[in-house]
Amino acid sequence: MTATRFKHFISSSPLGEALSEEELGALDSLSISATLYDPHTIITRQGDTDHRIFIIHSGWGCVHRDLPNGERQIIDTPLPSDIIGLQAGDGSRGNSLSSITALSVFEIPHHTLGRALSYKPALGRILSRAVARQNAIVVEHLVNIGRRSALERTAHLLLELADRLAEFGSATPDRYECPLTQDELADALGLTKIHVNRTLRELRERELLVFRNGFVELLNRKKLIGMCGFDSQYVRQF
Amino acid sequence: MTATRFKHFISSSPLGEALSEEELGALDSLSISATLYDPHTIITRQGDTDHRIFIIHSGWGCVHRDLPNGERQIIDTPLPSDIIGLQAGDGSRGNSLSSITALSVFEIPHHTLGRALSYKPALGRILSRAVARQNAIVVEHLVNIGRRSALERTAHLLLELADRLAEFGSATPDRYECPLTQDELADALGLTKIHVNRTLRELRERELLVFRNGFVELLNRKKLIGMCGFDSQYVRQF
DNA sequence: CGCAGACTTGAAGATTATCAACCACCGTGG
DNA sequence: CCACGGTGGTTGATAATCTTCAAGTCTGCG
Repeated sequence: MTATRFKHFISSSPLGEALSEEELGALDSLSISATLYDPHTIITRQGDTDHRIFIIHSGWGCVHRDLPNGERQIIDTPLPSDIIGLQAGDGSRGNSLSSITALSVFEIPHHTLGRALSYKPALGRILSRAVARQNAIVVEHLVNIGRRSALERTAHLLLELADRLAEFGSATPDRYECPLTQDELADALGLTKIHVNRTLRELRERELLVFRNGFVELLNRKKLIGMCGFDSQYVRQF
Repeated sequence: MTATRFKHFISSSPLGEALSEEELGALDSLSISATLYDPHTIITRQGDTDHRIFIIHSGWGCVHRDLPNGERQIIDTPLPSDIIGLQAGDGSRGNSLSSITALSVFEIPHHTLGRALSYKPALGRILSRAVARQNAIVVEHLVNIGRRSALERTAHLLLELADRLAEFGSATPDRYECPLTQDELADALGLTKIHVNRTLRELRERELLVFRNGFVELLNRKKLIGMCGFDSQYVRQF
């Protein structure tokens, strides 16, 4: 039964810490389904309307926007326990959701959520916290792209991902698996893949971090943090 | 009585269109206060905690972030009928809120909102729509900075502001008052004020728009929209 | 083996930033 | 009334950052 799996997942994730047994029980009424997507498949396309919310179970997602001129901007890479799809009031989606790795998600129809919410308001608090957090992440991303150099930007993003993964237990303090290609990194950072490549080389040469073979190693957390002014607070606010 | 003024304001704004008389009545219980801030004053400082939400009545606000290196990024310039402060789950604020012009706002303590919400759930829908909209605006801003040239970026922002003001009736289709300095524009766009100056000159020379003496005139909406791929949908989703 | 995708490097060009002036406007105080 | 300082805007010259174009490597895989 997928509701059981879902409850188990929630209660063992950062989201669940604030929920009582009783509130967890309310999740039974949600008509949740679990889906596994292949790597690099589109889940919802920008412009479509979609009335589901998604909770990442495992894998890396990708919320992005394709521009008329062929460029694209990655808004966020949702990770396990992240919630997507609460943003849109009316179901219309301005950006696409896709998978980067194989992606296992829980899907909840919007309307069933409304019902559960009305008789267990604590769930609402959890959800608005979750929205607040995703929001803060996007704002941070905006600041990052707007006012930091390529080097700082890259460092900041890789530090953020480390913290977000660690939150869920998928990263040791200074090493984690990162499936992003340099091309995807570029689209997240507002740079060219070529420049990302050079930036990563510089970070390596300065012995700050190494990103190779799908793994990021933070060699000097302190210097990295100092360099880009990373403040992890926004990651933790569940 | 300020609650009366508030209700009047809401019902005549885009926010109020979806509210019944009865729901409007629920606003009475909110212990709203109205405040007028001088131009260029800080209302809440980043890092502080603050448990109010703000609804802009008149004037231009400014949500921004100061970086350790002295730079700053403007996240958004809230305009009349925009709601700020719902983002943070726990009251902590990652960014500052300040006024650009003289700014008249309604302030509502967070906790009184919770009460009103629990017995008039329709208000919740309005609020989450509002959050969704502010969110969409920030995402758009992210895309703008991440993947558009200085010229496109500037055009996009000025088009957005035109639409947001028009939504509230403060802009004719192709002309509006804009109190932003070139310096502030730069901090919003992730550029230097000097480059903003040159970009505005180019927009002027190409006869696309003129920004002078505190007024923006859109000379060729069609070309502007085509150039930067502006799609106003996200502005309208109340 | 050969191909495709991701990564790497060099050289050249475009965009944007920095530095340094200078102008125009406006409110203030003498 | 005028001198003054401060803020915002404008311009030119130069430099840094980032992009583009072009090519080449490495790896995994049918």
